[in-house]
Amino acid sequence: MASGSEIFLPVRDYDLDATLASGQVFGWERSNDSWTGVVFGRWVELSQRSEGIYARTCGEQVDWGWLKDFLQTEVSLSEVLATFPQDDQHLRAAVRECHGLRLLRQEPWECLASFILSSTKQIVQIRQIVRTLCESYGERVLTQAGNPSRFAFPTAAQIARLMEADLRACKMGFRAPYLLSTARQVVSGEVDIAAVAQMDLESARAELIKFDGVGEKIADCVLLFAYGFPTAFPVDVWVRRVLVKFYFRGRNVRPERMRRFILKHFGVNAGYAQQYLFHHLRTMSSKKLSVSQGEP
DNA sequence: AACCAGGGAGCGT
DNA sequence: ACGCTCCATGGT
Repeated sequence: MASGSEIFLPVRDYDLDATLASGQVFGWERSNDSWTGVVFGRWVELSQRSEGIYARTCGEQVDWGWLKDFLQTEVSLSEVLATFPQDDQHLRAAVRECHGLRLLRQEPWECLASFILSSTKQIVQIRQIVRTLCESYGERVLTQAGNPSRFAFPTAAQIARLMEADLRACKMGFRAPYLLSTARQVVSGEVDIAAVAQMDLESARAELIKFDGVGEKIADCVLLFAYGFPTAFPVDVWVRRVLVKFYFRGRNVRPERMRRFILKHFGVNAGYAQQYLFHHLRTMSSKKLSVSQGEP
């Protein structure tokens, strides 16, 4: 209904499909040649262009900083890739396979809540749970005429006043009490998620792990995808498997040694490297995986 | 430190 | 159809 606004964001090396489907975000829908989602409470439609990204939203937009920040369009991907270890054939193959994969900058609460829901769930199922949660308890946002209705991710306050059974109805199973407890910790101020942005990496990680249902892996996802800590490196079962196989000759490695290796080997943009490895693993067939063995 | 906590996709039979 | 395994894990 509302008058729309549009903008063209010029950016090189940006693969919108790969980025929005890479398991960083779970609330984006692809339709025909565009993606629709909700960023900071605003409905947005994004389309890939050869020289950048075309965006449409509702209402008058004078300042598109919120969208540029979310998409991280000001990041020079070539400068990031230049910091990767040049002698690592596995990482180079992962980058080659998916040039233009980017890291987004999400809102901390949505990211934290989404990854609490991600534990031992496949990405398609996480997407389904998040959609149900938004439709059930999130605010409806203004959309342009002709588009299906969309809902914002529920705020911590909106979730905090629910019952566990309300959340279980969204098919999140044993994660329901974790999400509820975390929402209440945020609302009560027991943990200050705004303050985390000002902390150093180790303090920030320790702060996030205070939440019920948040361990190192989920904390690292939030540190990387929402707070933008460039060396945060989430290690899930797949990434662990490939790290052990490629860099430790299949030997069992203790988590502490693994972390030291990651920092030393992948460098200042280790988080970006992780995203390329993760995407490479997900898109590559099991056949290719078994073939691509060897030393880094 | 093994085991448990939804539920569904994906696979082989 | 049906059973089985696994899943961007953390808590006990």
